[in-house]
Amino acid sequence: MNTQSTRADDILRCARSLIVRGGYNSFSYADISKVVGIRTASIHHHFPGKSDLVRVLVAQYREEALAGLDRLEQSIPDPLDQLRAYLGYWEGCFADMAAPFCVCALLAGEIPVLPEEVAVEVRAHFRQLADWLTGVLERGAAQGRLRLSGTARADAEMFMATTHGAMLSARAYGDATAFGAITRPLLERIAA
Amino acid sequence: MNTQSTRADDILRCARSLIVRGGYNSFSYADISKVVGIRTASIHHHFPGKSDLVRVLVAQYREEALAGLDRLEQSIPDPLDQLRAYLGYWEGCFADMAAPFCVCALLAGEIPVLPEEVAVEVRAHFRQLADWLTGVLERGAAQGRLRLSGTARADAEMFMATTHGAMLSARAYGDATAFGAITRPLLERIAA
DNA sequence: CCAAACCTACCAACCAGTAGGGAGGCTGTC
DNA sequence: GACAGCCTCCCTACTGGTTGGTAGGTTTGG
Repeated sequence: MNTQSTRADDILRCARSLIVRGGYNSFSYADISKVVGIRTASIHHHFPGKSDLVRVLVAQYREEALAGLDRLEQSIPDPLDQLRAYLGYWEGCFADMAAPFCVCALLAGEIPVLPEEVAVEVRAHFRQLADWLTGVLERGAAQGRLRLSGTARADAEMFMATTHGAMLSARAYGDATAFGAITRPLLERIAA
Repeated sequence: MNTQSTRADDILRCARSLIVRGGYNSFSYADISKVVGIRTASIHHHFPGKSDLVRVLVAQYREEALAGLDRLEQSIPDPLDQLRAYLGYWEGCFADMAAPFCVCALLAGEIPVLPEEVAVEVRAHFRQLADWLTGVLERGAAQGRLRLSGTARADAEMFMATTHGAMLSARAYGDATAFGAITRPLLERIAA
């Protein structure tokens, strides 16, 4: 583990909080410069180009997400509770106003104008999350804890889509509680 | 009906096709200029500022959507078929590669960086669509054609969220058929 | 003649990115 | 232990291109 070079991490953290507000084209090196306290030219030293910065940012986000899901899976035995915890995590993000949006869900909408290398990472996140959800649903169904309406894969894709759509609705309504209001029935419906 | 001034309409149509690709900050007056064949300065004559242009664009989109939903409601008697037709419309958009995304769904993600006047229109679209869906679900439930799992409003919000999320997934996967694959089970589940 | 529509010619601000240099730390060699 | 060389990090200064927007004049059609 390298705990050094907080600078690159500062830049990444700052860029993430900026990108979460409005996507790839909504922030500039100057914005990062102001917050982190570094010149724009120095950012290029850490990340040659903007596409590199965002690619690393998304890759790191993906790693964190995977680690979080794994941790969640190991600390919570019941599949239904796992889904509950997953949605609860996001509900907490909206409540805190911390980072009330999935980086990849936001970037997915902008894919046609995204650098290919970034789009690849976004795509990978969608697959990764859908895979995880599919696994949870399969196990839940096998244990008789969850009642699927189609294949585990199909239900997982729908679960993910509803979650992402609920984020959009929460933003559109300007109501942080909307996310929970939309996703909670999702759990009730799927519970056996 | 004013059929005059195709120029302002040209600009709006062009801006819409551009905004659908990557949102508010992904296009410029120069982009419109190249396509429409007009100087950037002339665009300001029709729309004083970019926020005006996009506000009118979204307002017009909203009108068209409302008209489309009304037309759909009058030509198709069965509520389930109405939902099917609504999803079918978007499935067609993805297949044609015409405008494979809801303008407002895309802009909703960017709300924190959107001019307030635009955000208001986006919010209004979400309410409008949710209202329409709520009406359809209510009627479907009353006729015994649809089986709701919560209130009509709650189911409508979830239906809308899933639809928007399916658009994101289709983009992320780079697979136009994904939208249909995700939303089709939505209908089967709700059918009585 | 008037007004809408469109033009050329600007503008200041901003964009990502480059060139080149200086400060400080680490390492190898005598 | 001293010194040279190098590497990382960050700086100032600058570039060419783009951004949304303005001023003011010209064309065009009723």
